[in-house]
Amino acid sequence: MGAGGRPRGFEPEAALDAAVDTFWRHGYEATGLAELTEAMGISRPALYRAFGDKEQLFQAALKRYVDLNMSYVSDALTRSTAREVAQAFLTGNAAAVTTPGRPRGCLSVQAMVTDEAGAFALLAENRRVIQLRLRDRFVRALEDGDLDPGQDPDRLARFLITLATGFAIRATDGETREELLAVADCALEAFAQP
Amino acid sequence: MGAGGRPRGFEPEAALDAAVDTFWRHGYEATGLAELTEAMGISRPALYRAFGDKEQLFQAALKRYVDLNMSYVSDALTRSTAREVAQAFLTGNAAAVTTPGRPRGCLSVQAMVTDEAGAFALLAENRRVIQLRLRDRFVRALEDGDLDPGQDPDRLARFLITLATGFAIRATDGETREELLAVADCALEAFAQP
DNA sequence: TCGGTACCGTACCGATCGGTACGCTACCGA
DNA sequence: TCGGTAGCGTACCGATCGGTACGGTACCGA
Repeated sequence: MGAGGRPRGFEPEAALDAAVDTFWRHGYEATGLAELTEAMGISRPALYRAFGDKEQLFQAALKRYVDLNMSYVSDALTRSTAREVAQAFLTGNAAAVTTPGRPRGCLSVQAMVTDEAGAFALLAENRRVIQLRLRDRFVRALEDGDLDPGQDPDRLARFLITLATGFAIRATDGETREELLAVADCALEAFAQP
Repeated sequence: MGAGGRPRGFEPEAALDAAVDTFWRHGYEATGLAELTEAMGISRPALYRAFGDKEQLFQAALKRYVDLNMSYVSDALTRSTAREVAQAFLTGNAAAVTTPGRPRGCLSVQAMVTDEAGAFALLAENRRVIQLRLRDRFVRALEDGDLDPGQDPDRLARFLITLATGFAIRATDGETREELLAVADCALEAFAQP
């Protein structure tokens, strides 16, 4: 029997990057197949062969977005004190949602509007995972003694993820990176060390 | 010449309320005329006669939403100290985005995803106006001496509006009112009085 | 050389999109 | 009673939606 077949005529990763950009700008529902195929530079059947349907393409795009644009989260978690973690997280987020040459805001926030049924629960799940990682880090900070013992790690994690989510929306409203960073400074007052 | 004509067969305000609810749940793009007319209980031409087109209907719905569901903003601004203003603002917002029997989140945030062109600039404008009102209130608070002179009114206002915007998204993620209120407590630490 | 496989894209599917033409009806003032 | 007005809804418009059937092509191993 034969194997292989005709090779692909395009780079799947490059096409996926174009899909990320398109979903990022318009959200899920407002992005049409015509716009996607034009941005990705491939025909419609090629898109379906390579990525499944629109929703699967979106999920692949979201995964790639997270891998490429949310590394600041893992970076932040490696900092040595709770306050530094918080600062790195907010600063990294402010930068990510206001990167010149890229759409404003966060794909994971932009795309979530539609469909109350759980089709996009993974967007919320994405935030929930980050929240839990932050909380675990703050639990350790309490043990390490670099966080005021009166603080609630869960509440601090929620505080940060809520603020970061707000950053994403405010960035699309036109807020500048400097303005977001000023807000971040404001929030860091909650992370005074003991 | 005659005047008047056949009277309306429905209550415009009740129909508009249904439109508010529908846009609130799905955002602008994802809401179709079929869904709107069914929720509003009127035929498609009746909708167009009464409200213009879909975008005009949305703007009317947004106005009504603000009138009915964002009165907590004006309420908050009447409080006697900066900290009380901030607390009332965040508490009112947390309640508004988690009201039982109503959609989660905020129409003005839910609806903004679409169309980078300025068609929905009024959503951002809505937030900007609130931000300016808060800032002016904090300027007065500085004059009144109920705010630490080292604080920046503009930054505090941005801080609050950003957090409130985050509340809206987090509420649709499933965050409870109590969880949001805990975050609000966290934020209020920035409003210590002198 | 040839069968098998997986890519290619044109040309199409039914459904739904936002929006409207048009014949009809209920109320007004004259 | 009757002309003018503004409401009513059925039935339709072209465009676009997400998705695919199908004939053709480039590569594999045998």
